[in-house]
Amino acid sequence: MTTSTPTRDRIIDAAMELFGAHGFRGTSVAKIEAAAGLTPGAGGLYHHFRSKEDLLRAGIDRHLARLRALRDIRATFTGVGDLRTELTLTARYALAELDEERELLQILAAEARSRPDLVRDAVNQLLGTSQQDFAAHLADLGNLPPDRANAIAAVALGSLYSARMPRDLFNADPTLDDETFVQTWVDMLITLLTP
Amino acid sequence: MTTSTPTRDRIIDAAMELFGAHGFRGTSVAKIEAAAGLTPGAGGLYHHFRSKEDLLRAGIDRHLARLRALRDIRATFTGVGDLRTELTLTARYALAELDEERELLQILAAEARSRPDLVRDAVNQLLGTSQQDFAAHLADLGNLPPDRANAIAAVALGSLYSARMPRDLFNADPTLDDETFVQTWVDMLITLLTP
Amino acid sequence: MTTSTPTRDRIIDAAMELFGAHGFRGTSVAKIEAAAGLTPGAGGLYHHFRSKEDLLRAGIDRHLARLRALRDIRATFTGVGDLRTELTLTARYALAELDEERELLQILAAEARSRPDLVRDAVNQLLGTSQQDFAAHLADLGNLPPDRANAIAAVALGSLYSARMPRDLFNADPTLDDETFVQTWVDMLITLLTP
Amino acid sequence: MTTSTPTRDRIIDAAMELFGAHGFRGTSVAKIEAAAGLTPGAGGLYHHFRSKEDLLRAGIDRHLARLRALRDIRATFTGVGDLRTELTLTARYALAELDEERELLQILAAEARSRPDLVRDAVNQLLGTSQQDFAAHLADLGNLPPDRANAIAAVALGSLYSARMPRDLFNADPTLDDETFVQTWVDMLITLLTP
DNA sequence: CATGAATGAGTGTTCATTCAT
DNA sequence: GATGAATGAACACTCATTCAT
Repeated sequence: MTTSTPTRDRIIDAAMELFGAHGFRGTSVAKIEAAAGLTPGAGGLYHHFRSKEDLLRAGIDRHLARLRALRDIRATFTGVGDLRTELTLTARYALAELDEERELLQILAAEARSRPDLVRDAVNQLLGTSQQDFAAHLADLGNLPPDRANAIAAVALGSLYSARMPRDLFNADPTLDDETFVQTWVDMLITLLTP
Repeated sequence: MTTSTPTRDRIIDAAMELFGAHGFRGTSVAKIEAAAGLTPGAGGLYHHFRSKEDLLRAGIDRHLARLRALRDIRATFTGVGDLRTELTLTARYALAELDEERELLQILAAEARSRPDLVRDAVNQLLGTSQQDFAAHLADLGNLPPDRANAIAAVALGSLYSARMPRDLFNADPTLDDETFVQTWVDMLITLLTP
Repeated sequence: MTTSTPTRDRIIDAAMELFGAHGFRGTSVAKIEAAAGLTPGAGGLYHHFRSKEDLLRAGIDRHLARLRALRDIRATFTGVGDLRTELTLTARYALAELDEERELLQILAAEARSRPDLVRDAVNQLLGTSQQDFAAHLADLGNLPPDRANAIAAVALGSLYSARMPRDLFNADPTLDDETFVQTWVDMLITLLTP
Repeated sequence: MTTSTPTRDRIIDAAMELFGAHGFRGTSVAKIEAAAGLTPGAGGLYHHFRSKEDLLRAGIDRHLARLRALRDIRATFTGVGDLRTELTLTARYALAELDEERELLQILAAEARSRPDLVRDAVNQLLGTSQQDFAAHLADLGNLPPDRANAIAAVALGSLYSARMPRDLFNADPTLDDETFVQTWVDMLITLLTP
């Protein structure tokens, strides 16, 4: 029973881990309390959150906030080295970010049907301006018209996402190692950018 | 009370639709019975399925069987027309298949945490030999070594899948219209295949 | 699926065995039908019995009828040999009869609370006139006043019954082998009868 | 809503009474809750017991504990007065104890088929070392070899038990009043002990 | 701030019984 | 006489939430 962390945070930690592992409905408030070091079933959770759903929202918000912080860092490696190096770093970074948000993605995928709006909003923030930013960057790099850059960004980012989805969302076995994937992905982009 | 279809099939239909809309846990047996024209709460479902979980399995199996039938048809348009035409048809077909299996994918994504094995097995059947088949075909078309063909297939198929995932799994708004997506995807593949 | 015996009898056989093993409530009509070679859950049982309870009554009645037949035979070994021989035979016979009616006794004990009248009636028939008959016989043998003979019969018969009850009704381990039990029981009676 | 007694005890009381009256299966959790002053069907029982079966075990344990307490008292009247007085007291005490445990015996008899181990264990504790103790005492009193003492103890105790079984377990009418039964039982034992 | 106890509304599942075929 | 399908009523058990202490 780690009491160092404030109870509220311990509850969010416990809840998000359990939501990821067993789903929202599959996780009882009592189990969350127990995992957070409170007496299970005593309702101590309700001193920190208005409802179980409120707790879910708080957990998602915390994930999203952490993500925004990460995003700010990304800008740093724009323009580092040559085109191949930069795209490789971008790909690796994106995969790392997806790994970081694995738990959140699992929760969102599981709750998409029961809480459409909540999930849509969160995912829109997750994907956020990624595609537009990336498209703008590609337009710069390859001297492309905006529409073309946008289309390429969509196809390329989708490909990156799908490198993790089967494993994270469907428990499927990966079909390609990361390094080969990244190399092929970079090859593909470069051939599209350099005519 | 539609009695034309056999009750067992009506139950599966109702169940899969409800599972897709509200999730497995979010769908009560009583609701399924009602939607299938049975008295809700009377347990009539249990004359056809041993448990709610058994019903889920039967529903997934039926989807997978339908999918296998579709797969057999696909082979028909291999080698039709030039490379661009063939890849375009392939992409369009893949998107159509994903649309067809939308309900199934939503259910699988939602249940991945609570029924890992069930979902893994189903997804392995869904993805099936797609990637290997496609890789072999690409190796043929572009005269590529197997490893390279496999890598390209992974990136390209992933990209296709991800054209639907945000919308189907996360309720996200589409970022690109289908036709542009397909064209860009074909461009990408062709530049990789024709050195 | 033995079809030689009439269905009705097969149902009674199956039911009484299952009632004895799992209790009346613990035995579903479907299980009885299955054990009797009918389709479980199809209600074929109701062509032969008005209700599950009716079947129980029929089963008990059949046991009681069989018992009445046995009783008639008992009279045969009255007056055979000396006192010790006769009492020994009586004790052995009583134990054998209890063994024969083990299933019935178990059912009656289990249902005594839920069907008081049914059980009381059956047990009164089971114990029937045993005690009075035995008392009359003892009065003869020992030249005793009726009240005294009746008291001795009650104590002695009770002792015989209790040689089986712990094992048959409570799954308890027997504390004495039959032969020693019978000898001691006969000793006891003889000392009471021969002053 | 009698709140004086702790809820847990009220639940046990209510449950054991209902189990005795209608059997374990015949008593619904809702009925127990209602009888204990809780809202029926609300599952308040599960804050005190893990399952209905757990409650049954707790009830049996409480009965057995009470019985152990009684046993300790019994030792006090060993060696009081002459042989006849002592045996008379023993018989009366045994009958009183059986009356005290009537509810428990009824429950055990009804559940013997469905919970064999539970019942066997409880009955072994109930009968406990009674027979061995009694046999040792008889060996003392009558100067008998152990085997003989044991056999007599089995026959005599069985006779005592069976003075209550027909009434308590089978709703049968008593065939002898207590006082006559005890006198006859003592007569029987004394003739066996004093050669 | 945490707890023990309680509750209302549901959950999946079982089952005796009926009935058209 | 037997069956497949259906149903009404009940069942043990779960759970998010509330509240006095």
